[in-house]
Amino acid sequence: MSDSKSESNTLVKGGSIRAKNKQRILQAAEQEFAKHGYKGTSVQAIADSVQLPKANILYYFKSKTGLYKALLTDILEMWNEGFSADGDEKPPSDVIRDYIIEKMRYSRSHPLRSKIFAMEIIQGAPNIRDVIEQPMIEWSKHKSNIIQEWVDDGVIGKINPLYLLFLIWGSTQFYADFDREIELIQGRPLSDDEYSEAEKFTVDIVLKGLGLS
Amino acid sequence: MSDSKSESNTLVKGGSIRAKNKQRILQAAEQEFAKHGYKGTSVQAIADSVQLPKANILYYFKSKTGLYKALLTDILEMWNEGFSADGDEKPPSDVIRDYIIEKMRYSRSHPLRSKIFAMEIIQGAPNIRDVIEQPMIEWSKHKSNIIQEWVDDGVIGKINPLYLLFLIWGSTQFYADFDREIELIQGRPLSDDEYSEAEKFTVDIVLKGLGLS
DNA sequence: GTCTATACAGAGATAGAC
DNA sequence: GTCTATCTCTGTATAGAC
Repeated sequence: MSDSKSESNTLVKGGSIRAKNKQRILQAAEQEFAKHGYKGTSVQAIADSVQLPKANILYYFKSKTGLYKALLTDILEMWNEGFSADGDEKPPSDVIRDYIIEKMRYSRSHPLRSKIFAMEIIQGAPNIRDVIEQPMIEWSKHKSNIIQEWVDDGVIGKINPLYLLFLIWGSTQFYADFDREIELIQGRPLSDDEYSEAEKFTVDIVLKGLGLS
Repeated sequence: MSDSKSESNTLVKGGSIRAKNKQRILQAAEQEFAKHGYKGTSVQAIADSVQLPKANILYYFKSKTGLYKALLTDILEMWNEGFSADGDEKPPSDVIRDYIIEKMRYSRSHPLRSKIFAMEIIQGAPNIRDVIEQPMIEWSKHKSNIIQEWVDDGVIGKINPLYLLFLIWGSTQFYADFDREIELIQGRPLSDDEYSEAEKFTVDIVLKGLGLS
């Protein structure tokens, strides 16, 4: 309408067209960035996908980098949310099982986000080092401390907690990041049942490998 | 001995400036493509790196895509070379151990190649699907057949060979592709000793997880 | 065979009409 | 607040001088 002036940068809520558009843009950006990488994605392609003018997107997010950072911040938040449940009272085997399953489910439900994150890390996190550096360090320290306690208590053998984390991360993220390779090899994507089997297999190997089952 | 070279995708005219330049270009391309992805890498950047005119590179390799494909073909050949030794006589535990160690060593010595390959797969292999499709299918079929025999013979439990391969691939490639993440978390890269520990850890978990040790 | 100069397409970003 | 038109830069690729 003709409100000549409005609160420009206060928090945006439900009804506004702006908020809805931003959500749609982020969703389209997720697809494009995952398919073509940061540099390989053009703002125009995202604009076409959501059928909005290119300038509109740049107006909302200031720049292509701004959009990309916003997306990666979203991804990182969901990431940390998802895996923040710490083994309070649960026995180690349950904590590890739940963690692996959680990561596998995330790979299943959000492969694009995993891919974007993976490519960013592979390239040395040139765009978002400042955003992810601290959270990632703290969070991995936290997790490895928990594992270290198990080692100190003699519940599991003398291992370096980091290598266990790396094994879990690598083997679970594989299902998201390399799903195309799996599809290529199998001739088709994994079914839900097969995916459950893969979950179970990964849990079994790790637990048995640690002497926990 | 002398200059008999095992160059793959070009006919070699011994000792020519052209051949040497092509090698230098491929090496520089490896660095650039790993750092910025396919689209994010400019021919100019590669030219600057090897201190040759941009047109020279395009003359040698026809196009940017031509250079990229040449590089990926090289990578794929080394990949298959490296892991083609099939232990028909060796016991399963040795085969698996050797395989994991081989993959870990490859991640250690050729992280850039692993990264380029990873990014290409993550994006759905848009550039080289025709090059990698058949070899990858055949080779993984071959490997999983070997594992399936162990299952049939009762040497290891009833598992889907593919999931074992995925676990090994994911957990070993992690050390190459995400070395920056490891460096971030640790504050420094893994030392040779730490890397050996990681190798040993991964082998132990997998073998014990399979009931082979 | 090698490199300089340039053509041409497409990128991100912005000014200004609506 | 939104979008059309445009500016400028950088990319790939090539034509033609050496």
